[in-house]
Amino acid sequence: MHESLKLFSLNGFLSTSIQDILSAANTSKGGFYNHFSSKEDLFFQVLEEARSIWREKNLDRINEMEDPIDKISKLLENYKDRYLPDSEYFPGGCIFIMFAVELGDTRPHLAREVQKGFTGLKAMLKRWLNNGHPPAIEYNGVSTDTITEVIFNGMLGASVSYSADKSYKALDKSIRALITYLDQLRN
Amino acid sequence: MHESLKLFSLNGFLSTSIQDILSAANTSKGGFYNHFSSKEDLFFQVLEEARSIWREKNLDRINEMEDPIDKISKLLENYKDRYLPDSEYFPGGCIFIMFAVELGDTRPHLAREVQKGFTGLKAMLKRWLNNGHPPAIEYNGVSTDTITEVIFNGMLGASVSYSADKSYKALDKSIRALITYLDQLRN
DNA sequence: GGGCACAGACCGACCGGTCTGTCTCCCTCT
DNA sequence: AGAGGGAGACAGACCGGTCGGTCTGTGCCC
Repeated sequence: MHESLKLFSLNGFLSTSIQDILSAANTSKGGFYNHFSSKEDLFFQVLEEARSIWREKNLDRINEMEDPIDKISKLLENYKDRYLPDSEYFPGGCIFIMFAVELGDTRPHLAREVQKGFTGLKAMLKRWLNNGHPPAIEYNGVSTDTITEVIFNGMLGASVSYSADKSYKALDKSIRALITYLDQLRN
Repeated sequence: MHESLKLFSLNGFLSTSIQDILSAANTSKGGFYNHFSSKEDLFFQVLEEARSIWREKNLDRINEMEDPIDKISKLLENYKDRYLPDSEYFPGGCIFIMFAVELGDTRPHLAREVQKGFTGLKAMLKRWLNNGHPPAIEYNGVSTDTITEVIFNGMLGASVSYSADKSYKALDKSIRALITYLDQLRN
């Protein structure tokens, strides 16, 4: 599982052969197929593990925040400091983006499962924004829908950039810009 | 070439076999290897063709704009109305993102060539912003560096989202949000 | 008639997956 | 306590299919 996470984040699901994983984990096919019924089975289990790690890294101490904007800012900071640079689990960058892009039109039933995570994140952001105290449907004239889109796409884009150039400096700049954007929405 | 563009944008470079392309183009290996020395050779030629299409679609009537912010706004509109929804050339979404993500760590010498396009786009945005009349290094207190990052990553993120869900409505919302962001930077 | 564009058989490598055989535990019976 | 046996974990040969790439043959065009 651990090696699968690493290799999938580096090379993707399709370009990682089972043999690659077996070599990295120093085991053999007999062992593998005792624990997983197929490569797709491994995919779903790895996906669940990756989600668990995502939550652990990104939602850390989020509950301490009360204000929606504080919550999202904290999420962004976790994202850039605790999640993306984590080369232990995801040396190749965010594994969900890798999956979504490479599987999009070739393995629709796998991509759909990944897509659920994205819509879940989007829904969480919007829920946070809408359920503040007091509840609000816009901040400084900008709708929660729009804010959600900007933050969400900003996170995706930053992640793609980071996957490509592995520059923490650029990542930091990108995320800080999003936090600045959020700050402008406070009243 | 045309079929390669389509298939690469749908399935990626690695997951598209030469046989797939030959079938789609109704030809055979003999013909293929008379025109391309290898699959990598095809990659570079397709990449150049894709760049040409990118410029044609996205830079349309950009020169009519004088103000940097107008220029970038126009680029964003072209991006969402003329480039991304173009299912003739890129039915699977932006081919550069597909290449960058899937080739990132497996085929570094190919990914590097793709990366050049990204840095080129970033540099163009920043050049536009810096070389306005009069020249400026910040807009409403936000540095051109930061604006560049936000717009660039916003475009990437919107493209990934669009690849995944193919919703023009969501794409429109994402890009409009970026245009709003730009408008706030006008003095 | 010579050269070029194409068709498609063919090659070794590697893919995901199966299967057989071995080795090691642990439970049970005496 | 010790012997016997069944089940599960693992090693690795093996399978059909497909990959990128080569090579031979054919037919058309200048």
